[in-house]
Amino acid sequence: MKAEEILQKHNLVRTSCRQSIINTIAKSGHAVSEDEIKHNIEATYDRTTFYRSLKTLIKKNIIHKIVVDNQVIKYALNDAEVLNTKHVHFYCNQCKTVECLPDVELETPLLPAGYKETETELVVKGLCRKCNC
Amino acid sequence: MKAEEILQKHNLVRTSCRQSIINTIAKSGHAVSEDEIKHNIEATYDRTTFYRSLKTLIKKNIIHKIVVDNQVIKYALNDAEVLNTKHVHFYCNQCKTVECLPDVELETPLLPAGYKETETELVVKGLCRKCNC
DNA sequence: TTTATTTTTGCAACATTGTTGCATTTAATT
DNA sequence: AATTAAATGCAACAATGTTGCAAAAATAAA
Repeated sequence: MKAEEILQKHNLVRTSCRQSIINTIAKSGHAVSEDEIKHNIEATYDRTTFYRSLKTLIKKNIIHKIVVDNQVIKYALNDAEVLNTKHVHFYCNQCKTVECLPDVELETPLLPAGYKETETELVVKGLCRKCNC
Repeated sequence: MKAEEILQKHNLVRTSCRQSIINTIAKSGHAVSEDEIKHNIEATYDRTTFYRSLKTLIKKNIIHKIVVDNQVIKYALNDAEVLNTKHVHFYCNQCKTVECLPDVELETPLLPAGYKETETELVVKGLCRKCNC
């Protein structure tokens, strides 16, 4: 889905900043840091605008935040198909990238009595295909 | 295991700040924010000392950081028994707490060819026992 | 297309969060 | 108790994130 369509679907004004953020994350195929997004965008936006855009996209459940390696915060796209369902991320301990693994099946573990599950996010850590050679 | 023992095991000087942080997280039984830790500690430490303590504990794999609700960063204890193995967290959408669910069994999904798994962290989101009434 | 309305932008100023160097203090070692 | 090694607190700084408000841009209406 194109960035424009995603924004339209969530009743958001299609600004270039929001579109650039979405496109950058989508293009990379994995979770990206704030700096990676900024460097990938040709235009420069005011810090305020940039943060407000991220916040809006998060609030509308278009992207989400994760902490990688106990240090860096990265942003990943909530793929519409995956959103609100089971979700698998792979974090490579060597090259420090986070990828989505949509083809991987995830079984929800049996929860203790009284708990009700709505979403599941799994992070598997290890070595990615590139680094495991 | 007592805070002192944990520190000793990792060859860290047993300072009161480090012990207080570990004890606060351990006592709560779930992931806690920076503020929750500070409020729970009787003594007040300089911001520098506090951050340096957190950093040290993270570097030594005694605690780790997670992002909750796309906004708050919380710290959780790496229970020695669970460390480096499969790991389940439950995040309650209502009361916003994160609990460890050590009794829950987790099956690692089948990864695509080339990937090698070392650790797995699963976050299940939904309603906890208290809020699901 | 032009006008009116709503939302976003950029700036400035501020608040919060996190870091570094260095002298002093505390903990561990002998 | 004396020596050594590490942690503390302070000050100063750097990075990250927020708010109010006037100007600009995007959408809706005429």
